[in-house]
Parts: sequence; structure tokens; C-alpha cells
Amino acid sequence: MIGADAIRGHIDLILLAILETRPSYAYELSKTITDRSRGEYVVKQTTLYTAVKRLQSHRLLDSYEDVSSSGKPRTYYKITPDGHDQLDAKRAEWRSTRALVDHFAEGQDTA
Amino acid sequence: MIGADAIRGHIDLILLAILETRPSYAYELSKTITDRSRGEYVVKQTTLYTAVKRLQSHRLLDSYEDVSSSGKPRTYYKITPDGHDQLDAKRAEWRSTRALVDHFAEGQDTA
DNA sequence: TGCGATACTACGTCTGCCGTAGTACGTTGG
DNA sequence: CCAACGTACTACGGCAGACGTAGTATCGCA
Repeated sequence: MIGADAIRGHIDLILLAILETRPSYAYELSKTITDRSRGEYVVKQTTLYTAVKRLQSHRLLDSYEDVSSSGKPRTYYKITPDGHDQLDAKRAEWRSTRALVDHFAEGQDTA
Repeated sequence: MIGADAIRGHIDLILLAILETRPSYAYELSKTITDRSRGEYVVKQTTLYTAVKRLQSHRLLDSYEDVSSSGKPRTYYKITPDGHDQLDAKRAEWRSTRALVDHFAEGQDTA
């Protein structure tokens, strides 16, 4: 089970990366994350909704209603061109972060 | 330059890992981090002091004064046995987190 | 008709990192 | 001698992200 603080700040990257492939809606996104992490990471509903709203407010996601599906109409989220750019940027940032933490965590002394 | 939010939650791991080798004091720790990250990550003083105090309050670090050095007496920090355990735990957590983010970030679809 | 899955919102709280600022001591050097 | 600079540390308020809890609402199905 992975704690939220460890993931903190990377949820945007995860969501954008999932939505890069195809549009999805909040509930499905949360399932996708749970499934693909084999249950290791379960996003809280509040966290998820907050995150998609944040991304949308930054114009990284667009949303549209889908009435055709069964049940309540769903809000689908779709990545925007800006979202793609951000995704690239966040991937790069992640690689830097990963390299940095790896460096210290593994205690190498090569500068 | 790596933003603090990307590192957030991993500072404890970084500090413990550095102190695993040998005791150090706040100022030196900050220099170590700056140097070893080639200036990519510069910890703020407030962040650093908050972090070491937090670790100490959790009994992961011990401190002692060193009067022999020139200048103001320094507070040296030394990792405790509990700190070693935490370090192992945090390393493991980091590996999980890394695997998870990598998985999503790189858009693999192998569950 | 009511239960379970789906779909979402509201609100207050906690924690970590930041910005800014100030205090204080020592060595060095003009 | 005293001023500047590096070292060492504290205080305080702010902000954002994630959380816990809880409530609302619709639909399918038995």
C-alpha cells in the first residue's frame, strides 16, 4: 500500500498519462489506477475530483457529458494540447526527481 | 532546478541516507544536497531545520553539540537504530512509488 | 421497493514546504 | 578595531495537496 504523501504531486502526471490514451471519467480513472497498481494505490474520491478539477482549471483537460451510458450521465475528461505539453514537462520533471532521489537513496558518492 | 513539491515527502529519506554514512550538521547537510545534486536541488533552510527536528522528534536522529569546531557550536545529527529501520522502510516505499509512477508515466499497459 | 454500484459535492483539517525576517557568534582583514 | 562575511539557527504566517467524513442523487436489478 502506497501512502498518498509519497505520490503527492505526481497524481497530475498519472492522470494526464492515463488520459493521453483515451478520455475517461472520474470513477473509471480511479479504477484504472487501483487496477493497474494491483491495489497498491487507491486514490481517494476527494483527491481525484480535486485533481481533475485542478487540471481542468489549468486548461489541461476538457470535459464533456456522456448521456448515452447507463446510469447517471458521466463527465468525461479529455486531454488538451496544453495537457500534452504539461505531460511532457511533468515526465521530464519526474525523471529528474527520480534520478535525484535514487542518487541519495542508494548512497552513491559519485557527484 | 527541481521544485520542492516534486521532492516533497522524500526529504526524510534523503537526509537519513546521507546521515547513514556519517553524522553531519544542518548547514553541511544542505551543502551536501546542493553539491551532490549539482545545484539542481537546493533545500531551504526552514525546510531543512523543520525536517531534522521532525526526524529527531521521531527518534530517528540523535543530536549532539560539537564545540571543538571553529565558529558557533554546531548541532550534529546522527542516525539512530530506529532511523536505520525507517531508512530501509523509506527506501522500500520509494521503490514502490517509483515503480508505480514509472508504470503510469511511461504508459505501459501491462497490469 | 430497496440495495448496490455509480457519480459527485461540501467542508474542515493536517502536514510539508515556502517566503520573509531576524538574531547571534567567529574569523578574517583592511 | 570594527565591519563584513560566513556560519548557525529560530519565528511566523501562508499556501496547496491530500484526507476524513458525510451527504446527495440516479439507475439497474432482483
